[in-house]
Amino acid sequence: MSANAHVADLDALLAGLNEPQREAVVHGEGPLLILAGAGSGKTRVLTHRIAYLVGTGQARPDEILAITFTNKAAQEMRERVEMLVGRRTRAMWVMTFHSACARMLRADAHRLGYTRQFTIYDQSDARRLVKRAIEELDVDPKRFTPGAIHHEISDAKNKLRDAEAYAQMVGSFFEQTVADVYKLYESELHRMNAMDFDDLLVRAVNVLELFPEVRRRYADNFRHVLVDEYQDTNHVQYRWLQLIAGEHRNLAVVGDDSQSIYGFRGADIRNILDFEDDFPDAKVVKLEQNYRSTQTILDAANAVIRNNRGQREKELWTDLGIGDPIKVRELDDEHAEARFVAGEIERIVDEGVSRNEIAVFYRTNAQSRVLEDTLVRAQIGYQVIGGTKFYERAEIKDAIAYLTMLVNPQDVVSFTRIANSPRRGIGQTSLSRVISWANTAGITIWEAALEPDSVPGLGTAARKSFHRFMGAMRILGERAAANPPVSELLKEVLSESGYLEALEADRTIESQGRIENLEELVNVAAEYDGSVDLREEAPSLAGFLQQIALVADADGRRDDEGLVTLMTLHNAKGLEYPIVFLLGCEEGVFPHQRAIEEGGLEEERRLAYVGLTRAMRDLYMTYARTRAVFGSRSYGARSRFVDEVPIGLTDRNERPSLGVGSARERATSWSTPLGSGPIPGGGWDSGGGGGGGGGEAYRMGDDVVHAAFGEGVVIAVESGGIVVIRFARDGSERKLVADLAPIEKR
DNA sequence: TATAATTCTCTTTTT
DNA sequence: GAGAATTATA
Repeated sequence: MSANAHVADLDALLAGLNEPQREAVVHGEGPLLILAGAGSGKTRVLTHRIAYLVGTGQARPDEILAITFTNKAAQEMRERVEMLVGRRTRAMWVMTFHSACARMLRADAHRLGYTRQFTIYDQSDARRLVKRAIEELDVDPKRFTPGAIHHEISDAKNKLRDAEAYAQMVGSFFEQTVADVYKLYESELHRMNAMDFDDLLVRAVNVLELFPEVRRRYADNFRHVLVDEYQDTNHVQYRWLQLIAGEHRNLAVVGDDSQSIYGFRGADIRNILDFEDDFPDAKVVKLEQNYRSTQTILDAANAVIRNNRGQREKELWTDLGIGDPIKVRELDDEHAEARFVAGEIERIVDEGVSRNEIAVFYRTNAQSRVLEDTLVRAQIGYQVIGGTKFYERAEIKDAIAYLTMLVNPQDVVSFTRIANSPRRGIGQTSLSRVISWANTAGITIWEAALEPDSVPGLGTAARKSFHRFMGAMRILGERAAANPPVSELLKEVLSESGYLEALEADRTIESQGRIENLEELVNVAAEYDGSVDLREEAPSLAGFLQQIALVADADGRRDDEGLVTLMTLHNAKGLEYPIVFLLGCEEGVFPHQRAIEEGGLEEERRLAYVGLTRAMRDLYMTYARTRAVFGSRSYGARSRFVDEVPIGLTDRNERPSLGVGSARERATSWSTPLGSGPIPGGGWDSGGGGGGGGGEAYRMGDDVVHAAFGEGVVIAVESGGIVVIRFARDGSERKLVADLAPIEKR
């Protein structure tokens, strides 16, 4: 390629960037902080910067490390870089923190006493292991749930506190318990040659810290490090970046403190707020022009986020015009909400909008079910991102556990999973005997199971079962050793183990679906077998297992014209759609009850900010008067986030019959409750309001009983017949519509 | 001792 | 309303 062509390329690369974007792209060596508001083109800046570094010869493709949080984001970034620089992208590391660490560890984990075939445990595997540790330590699992303890351990790991360090700073009894479980959990993981998600990061940092020559190698190699969504990094990730980029300091980070939504995972917003303290000479670029949304949408998002304290001031602006008002809709229940969405989608599609321009967001995965049912009935094609993930289905986990056993014979968790699946007469008791024998004898679970005759106390029938089971496993092991295509091996596993046979014998619709899922897994494996380009390594079973352990959303996002996209708000980050529906805008749903109770409102509000700013043109916010939660019906008030959007930006349909009052009435806190009759004297704080319409009137201090939440006391009466009740059972405070909620005075 | 039936209990968000 | 945990049955 001639020098001229290069120059032309570079010009083209910079054309169409605004001034701050261009500054960020052409910034040479040294730390760079890009504060990028929503929709300000940060991915564009990152990809163009990479292309610019390569194009100007400042970096070779293999000297670039670009980190994202999700596989989806990594994939998108890779595609977009590839459009700019072509095949050379392949030498770059464009991936998530976890993938990058896993890749490092495959090369260097042996230094920490793992084999390169170590297993990666997902959340549920990890939790199961925690639970076993709890049982072994005779901790009361009612008092401290495995989930809570695992969360605490995870938190410690993300702060780079190992079991020993944690044990030294325990205060409460809970922490003492966690310390004990943590210690056992860690040794169990190591003994099984397994790592949980947190370990991938922690062990990578360990290797880099303990072995200067390894650190040297990576630090020298990755001369330019770029990080997306920097506001969501936690301490381990921070440390990892420091070890790799701390010396040459060619670290470019992009983020937006208003979009920090992973606090629950240990994300430390200070990492971005303090970047300039870490690097006093950092170049700071602010991207404030929004290229995505109408001014109305931006104004709404800005108004909402303004209710948070301590966000960095930002002035997002756009020249795309005012646009239409935000449509706020109140529906009777979640079914009506779903029907409304389906109806609107049909209407919009009739107007010529393509379905793939429409997205529906919700707070929790559980909310998707009703909507899916409705969409199916309305024959509207859709895809769900995340949610009940393919790889979390029992049959898929089983199949993977079989494969895992073949590379990691120490993996007791996998062994436990498959020993009696399909049913082959190996019950809990026999299993425990073999496991504890393996522990006593100091052999792997595989070895112990191979010789059931030497396991003390094992019944004859059980011995026979183990013989049969391990006979099949041994054959599979021999096959695996020859390194056949993973898809072939998988097929053999499914037939040799009797798994497929058992499903076929079942002859239910459910088992049919499972078989289809397994076929899909075979396809995934075949795809892996065929994909040589993205890897230096040859395809291998271990490589396959690693890849699928880290790819959570294999249900995959397709850019199919005919599909509406459904996902949680967390999954929505980084994406944009012309039409966006935000469902379940109710107190207790969004913001989530738990966040309300545990002081997580600011993060919820940032989540709202993320949701609102995904919309380009049309934005809907819907809420339901009642909703089924757990199966019983519950009544939640309209979300505060709806009310934080200025009235003037919205178009609302509230029905006076609800008693919530019209928007204007709410704005003046003095309201006319439903029905006729005099305004109850005193207003909101004297306890006189509420009620009306024939229902009972409630006063502050009234004792009440709720059909689902039990006994409680009225702690406030608000305008529009809303009472706030604190429930004795869990101490929660709920806003309820007095006339509708199943409550009675005592 | 293995499996079938029944009774609890939980649900945030993700790698 | 689904999963797991516990209890009943074979």
